[in-house]
Amino acid sequence: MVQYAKARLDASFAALSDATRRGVLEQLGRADASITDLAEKFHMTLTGMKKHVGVLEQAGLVTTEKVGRVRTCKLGLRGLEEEAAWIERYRQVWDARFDELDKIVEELKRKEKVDGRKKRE
Amino acid sequence: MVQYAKARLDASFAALSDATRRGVLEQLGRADASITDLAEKFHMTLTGMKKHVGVLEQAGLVTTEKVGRVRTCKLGLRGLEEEAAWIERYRQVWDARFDELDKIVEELKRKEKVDGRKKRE
DNA sequence: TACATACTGAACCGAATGGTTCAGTATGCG
DNA sequence: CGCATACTGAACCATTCGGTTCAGTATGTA
Repeated sequence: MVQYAKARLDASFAALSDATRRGVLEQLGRADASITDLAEKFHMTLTGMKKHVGVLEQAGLVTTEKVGRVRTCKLGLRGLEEEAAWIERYRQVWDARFDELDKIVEELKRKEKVDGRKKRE
Repeated sequence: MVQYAKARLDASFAALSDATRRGVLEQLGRADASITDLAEKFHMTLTGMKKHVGVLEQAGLVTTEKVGRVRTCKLGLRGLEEEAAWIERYRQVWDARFDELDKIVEELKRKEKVDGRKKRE
C-alpha cells in the first residue's frame, strides 16, 4: 500500500523526536549494548529503556537479539535513507521557494537601480 | 543553553512525524495558503488545522501572518539544515558500522578458503 | 446595518507517550 | 541447590496529541 511508506516515516521521525532515543542510536553506532548498559548510560529503569528500544526496533532502526539472559541491541538493517530523501526533497522545495523570493527582490532592486549583491548564501 | 539545539531537534522531528503536517509543508512549498485552504485540503476542522500549523510554527518550519480576517501560512525561514545534518552524521556512522561487519565477513570468508585449502592439502 | 466569512479559544475526548513500581521468569554461577 | 543478574509484563500515572464541538470575536461586504 502507499500508506506503508507514510506510516514508516511517521514511526521513524517519531522515534527521532526523543533525545534519549537519538542518544541510543549514537551509542549503538559506537558499540552494541545490552538493555542494562543503555539504561545505566541514560539514567533510567530497565523497563523504561526497554520501551525506548522497542520504539526504535518498531521503526526498524534497531535490531535486538537475546542470548541467554542478555538482549543485545545493535543498529538496524535500515539506515535513514527514506528520511534523508524526504528532507532532501523538502530542502529543494524550500530553496526554490526562497530563490523565487530572491528573484523578486532582485527585480525590485534592479528597478530601483540599486546594485544589489546576493543576500542569501 | 546547550539544551536549545536538542529541544529544536525534538520539536522538528516531532513536527515531521505526522503525515498531515508533512503534507502541509509540501503544500506550502507549492503556494502560501490560509488556514481555511489547508483545513479543506486535509479534510479537517479549522481548529484542528490551526493546531497543526501551530506545531509547525513552533518548530520554526512555518511562519504565519494575519491580514484582515485571513491568516496566511508560508514556509518558515528555517530549512531543515540541522535535521539533515543529524541524519547525515548518523548515516555515516551507520555505513561505517556495516563496513566493519563486511570486513569481518570478508575475513571469515578468507579464513574459510584458507582452511579449505589446508584441508585439501 | 445585517449577514457571511475567517479565525480563535476553551473545553472535552480517547489514545499514545514517557516514565515509574512491582511482581514475576529465565539464566548463569559458585 | 541457592542466590544474583537480566530481562519482561502488567498496572499505574501525568502529560501530550490529534481531533472534535461550541461559543465567541473581528472583518469584509451588500
